[in-house]
Amino acid sequence: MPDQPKWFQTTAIDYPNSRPHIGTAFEKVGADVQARYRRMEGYAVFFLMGNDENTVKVSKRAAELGQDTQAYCDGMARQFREVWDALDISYDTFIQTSSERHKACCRKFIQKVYDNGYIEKGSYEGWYCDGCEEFKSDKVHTENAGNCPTHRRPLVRRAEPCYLFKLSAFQDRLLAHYKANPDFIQPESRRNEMISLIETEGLRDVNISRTGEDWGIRVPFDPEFTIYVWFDALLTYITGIGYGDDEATFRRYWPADTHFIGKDITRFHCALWPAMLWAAGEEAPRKVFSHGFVNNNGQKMGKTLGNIVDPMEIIARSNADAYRYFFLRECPYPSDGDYSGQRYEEVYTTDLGNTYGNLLSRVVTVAAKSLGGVLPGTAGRPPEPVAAGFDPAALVDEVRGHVENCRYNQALAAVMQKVLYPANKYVDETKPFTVVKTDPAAASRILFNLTEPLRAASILLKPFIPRSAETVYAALSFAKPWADVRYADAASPEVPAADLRVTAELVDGKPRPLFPRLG
RNA sequence: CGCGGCGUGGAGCAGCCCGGUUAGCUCGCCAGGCUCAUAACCUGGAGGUCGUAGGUUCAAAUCCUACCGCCGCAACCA
Repeated sequence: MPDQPKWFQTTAIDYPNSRPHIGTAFEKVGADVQARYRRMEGYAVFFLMGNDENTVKVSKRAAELGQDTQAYCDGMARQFREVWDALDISYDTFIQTSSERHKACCRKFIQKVYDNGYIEKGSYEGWYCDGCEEFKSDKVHTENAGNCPTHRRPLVRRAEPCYLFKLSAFQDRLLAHYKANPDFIQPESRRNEMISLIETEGLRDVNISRTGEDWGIRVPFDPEFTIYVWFDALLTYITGIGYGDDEATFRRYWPADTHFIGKDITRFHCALWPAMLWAAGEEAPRKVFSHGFVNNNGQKMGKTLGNIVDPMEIIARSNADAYRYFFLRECPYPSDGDYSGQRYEEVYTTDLGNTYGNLLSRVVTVAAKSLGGVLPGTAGRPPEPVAAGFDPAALVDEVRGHVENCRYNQALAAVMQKVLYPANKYVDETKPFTVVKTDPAAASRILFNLTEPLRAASILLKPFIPRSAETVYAALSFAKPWADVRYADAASPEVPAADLRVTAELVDGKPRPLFPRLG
């Protein structure tokens, strides 16, 4: 496919100073839906994730544990990938910023920015704490009466040489870029925030170097210094697709189609990052999507509160699809959402168990037990709609729009409300289980009509709950291979060449419950 | 005057950008039905001054203004 459109997306790369939690996972799950959707729609997708390791915090954490920093990072990367794999996150590559390749490519980029005149030597002065070994903001200084809040010691004024990236030089260009590209920052509220930030506060040059650190990437033109973590972390997005040593791949995928990030790091991605790229003569990414946060029982999650939830605990209780469904259905991706065990069970039972899974059971069981697993008289004919006035093409357009704009909760709501609820209602109205006793042909038609919402819903749900959707699709002898289905296939019914058959594995004449009740 | 978000029946949300049918959905509650299915499913019902006060309009949950209340960020914690 020479003209196949490409789709390059990334998530933020995580600090491996603690294990992933349901907040970090929220981002990956949302990004994964997009990646899976784009693959379905025929894009050549490249989905990049990774860990952000070149930071003092990581080396400190490793030291605390008495481990070699690199070994610690590798171990954490393994743990992160275990969680992402358990959630069926379909990333194509996972970058560790401590890898030699990343470092080498990173240096090339920085050298280029330096050669282009956007990095210059300067001096950074601020309030320094010897205990924390870091600078504190003026605000911390004034609010704590000149002391370090953690060490209760006076902060000292300290100046040190550094390298500054001339971010201020790009202020006007950034503003013009935001205005010329309304979709560059999503959702819109974040865009307004960034515009107002630049218009009111403006952008200052940023210190992109650190001294006295062993761990990290050396500044190529002055090895006394290491590169400040943000400047190196963002570069993952291009080193991960070949910047620096694989020009062809890089040119194929860059610019990124979407960077998925948390709302807290919007400014790094929307201001610093495009400016860095421009400084090196590259294009800005096409879109930055800032998602919301997940609370735990209405409370903010944090180490200090000790209320962090590990995704693996939830998966162990249910499964990856249920996990994905809950967060995507309950937490509006652009805004904040809330997790609670009770709500999780509620959503699981209602939508997945009672509505989707149970509909399959209702249809397949009757077909298997009373019609021998075949729906006679269905070859060569299209199913009839189960609800009057239902427009499948319009629904597909609606869901597609929601997915492309990351309104996942609304996409899922639409599938439930417009396809699956009406289908269950149709079963009650038409009573195929009664009809089958006197008029098997009529019952066959009713059941056949019901296979269509199952098929359509499964296609639309494929990016969200890939395993379950496949199980449902595979329960009936639909002609089109699962790997080939696209959203457009949900817009019009499939006409079977031969009578539709039940292909699900049956136990006692019934399919195994897709989403058994949580014990 | 730092920035931003939110306030819709008991709980959680959608609708608001592009004003216009009886304000929609899930859960919960009450009553009934059904029995194919995962104690499931369907129907009906109670319950809402759409934060408050003004304004624009033939018409406002929806647009404008002011105010009240809650929350987040800014300050390592995604």
